[in-house]
Amino acid sequence: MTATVRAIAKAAGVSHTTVSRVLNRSGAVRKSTRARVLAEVERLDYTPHHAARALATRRTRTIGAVVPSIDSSSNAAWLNALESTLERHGYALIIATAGFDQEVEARRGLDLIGLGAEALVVLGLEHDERLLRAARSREVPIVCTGVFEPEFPLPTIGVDSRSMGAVAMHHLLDRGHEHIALISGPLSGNDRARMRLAGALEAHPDCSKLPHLETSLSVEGGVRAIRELATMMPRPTAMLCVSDIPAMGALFELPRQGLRVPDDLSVVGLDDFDWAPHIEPALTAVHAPNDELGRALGEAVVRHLDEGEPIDPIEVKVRLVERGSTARR
Amino acid sequence: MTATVRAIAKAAGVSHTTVSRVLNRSGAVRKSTRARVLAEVERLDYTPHHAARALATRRTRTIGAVVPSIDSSSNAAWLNALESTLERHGYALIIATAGFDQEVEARRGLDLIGLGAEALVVLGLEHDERLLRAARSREVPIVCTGVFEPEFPLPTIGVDSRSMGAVAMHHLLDRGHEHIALISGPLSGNDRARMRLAGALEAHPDCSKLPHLETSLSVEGGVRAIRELATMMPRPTAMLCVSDIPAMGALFELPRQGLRVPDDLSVVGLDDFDWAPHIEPALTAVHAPNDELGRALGEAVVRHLDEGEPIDPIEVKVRLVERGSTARR
DNA sequence: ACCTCAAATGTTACCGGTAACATGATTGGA
DNA sequence: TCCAATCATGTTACCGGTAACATTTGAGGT
Repeated sequence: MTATVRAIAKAAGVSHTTVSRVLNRSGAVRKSTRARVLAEVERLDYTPHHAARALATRRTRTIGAVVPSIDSSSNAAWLNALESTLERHGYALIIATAGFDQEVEARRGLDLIGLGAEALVVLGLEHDERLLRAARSREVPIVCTGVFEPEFPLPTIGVDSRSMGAVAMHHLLDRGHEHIALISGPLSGNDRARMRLAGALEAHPDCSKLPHLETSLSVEGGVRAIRELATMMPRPTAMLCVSDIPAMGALFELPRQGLRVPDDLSVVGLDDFDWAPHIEPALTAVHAPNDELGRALGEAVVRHLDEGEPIDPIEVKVRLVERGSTARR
Repeated sequence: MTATVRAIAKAAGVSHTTVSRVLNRSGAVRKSTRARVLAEVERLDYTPHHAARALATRRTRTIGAVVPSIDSSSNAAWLNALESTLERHGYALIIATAGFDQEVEARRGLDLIGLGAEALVVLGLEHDERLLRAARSREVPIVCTGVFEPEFPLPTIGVDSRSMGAVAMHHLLDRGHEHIALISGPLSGNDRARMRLAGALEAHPDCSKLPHLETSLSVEGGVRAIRELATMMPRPTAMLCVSDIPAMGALFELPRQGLRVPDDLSVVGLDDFDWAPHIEPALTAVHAPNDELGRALGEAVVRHLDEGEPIDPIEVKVRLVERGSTARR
């Protein structure tokens, strides 16, 4: 049996409203009364009942996020930063996972709204209409991340996936490469991956004939992609990995296939995870600042909920970090 | 203005209790009434108000987890599995991060209890007494993971950290190594790391003189450790990395220091992340099945909450996966 | 047709907070 | 010293569900 405001009130010889006032610093309370109440709060080990408060105030101070999975380096990184940021402002984060299935995403998003999420963070631009409608009608703002599209009807806070691809491609073109292989994880249900790829392709003057290998979003996927690439004739002189994860597999497998990086093949990745400077050779990559992203996301949502500021699109800027895995052709 | 049971009731010409009965399949409702109510639910786009329900039933169907950070491969993996498992049973997961500070962990744990978490998952055995007391008095079960200690007063569900270390050490001893360096991340505030290390040391017949390098829990930490190790005289013939993460850095840096793996130095890791089979040379590692762990955690908690079963300790078994990074001395 | 009993539905209170409003206690100025 | 204004506190209702209990309805048996 946990204590309630009324129990505290009786113990302190005041009304339950006074207890509420003390706890919320709302309204004036005499110092001595305040002290008496706080003493009872302490003594009875009182904690406010969140659901009751939520019911009365119609505020849950809870934010929801729907992601394909938690255990992907990039999601985990910004989720982590998002959680700390929200916590600093007294909000909690509820994470739901949905794989790459839009149907499931919608269901989980609706679950979160039902749980009382005051805002929803989702990945990418494509979402089930049912989810969008429900969020709109319940006035739950939705923020799209992993993308930056200022003209999109929903606010987007993230890196411009297209430009990530383009920056990497320009780097390779600058180094004199033309025959460039593209490696990506599954594109279906993942518009971020598609946009990264499209950005890269569009940056190439003659993109139609570039080979594209779609593999799994894993180190093993990178390994498999290289085994396939090694048989290509003529062999590309460079490869652009739409994610760092297969890039890691690629860097592992290339020497085994007798291909030296960057002499035989330049490799560039997107994401720039923490191991990129340390792998052999160090990976040239487009850096996506996930920490900054998580913070920006959190700040924007909190500013909106606490101060009514609109949620404006924010571009989290990427930059190319040139390292040893790319060279002039 | 979102719909309520009473609004549905009025629209369907029944009492709000009947609506509640329809939605919860509790009590008998005539088929035609049921259909009428469901039609209105659909038409008015009704969603139950979670806080109201939680207040009335005193159930939130929410589980809390306090972890040092989300973006560490091992946590992200089991959190992911835990979330899916809970979701299948209609529970939500709220994650709070606390770094390696017990004080912060307690605060965040209390936050989660205040939010109505019906159970708490925490890492390791050492926790603030205030948190434990609060959980006990509110009858919120606490499950410790990342460890397995059947005699511990709280249920532990996880791998036996000591045995992870021991398994790795025995492997090296079996291969004829004696002079074995140990590399770990920070031990302070992290009893899992300490137990892994202790397990390894205890398995060595002459553990007092083994060199131990404490570095950061990062790929870079592994790199730095190797730079230090390379200057040791006499050089160890093997190293045991208490986490795969610095092991990755080690495998990158060793060739740069002119040391071949496994010819000059055998390397064994703990965790066995997905890249371990693909790195060069493939890393021998003690596999910690994080997916299985997350599932076991979820199932145990749900069984307890839904069916009143006690939460018993569960050992998630590890196994050594021998690959190319270790050899006979 | 009438009675019985179960099924179907309604009434009312309650979960634990907050908010609007009412009222009683102080205090300062005339 | 008295009144008005302000401070301090209490009363009551409400948020949106669920649960216990009361009541009505209908089907089956005689």
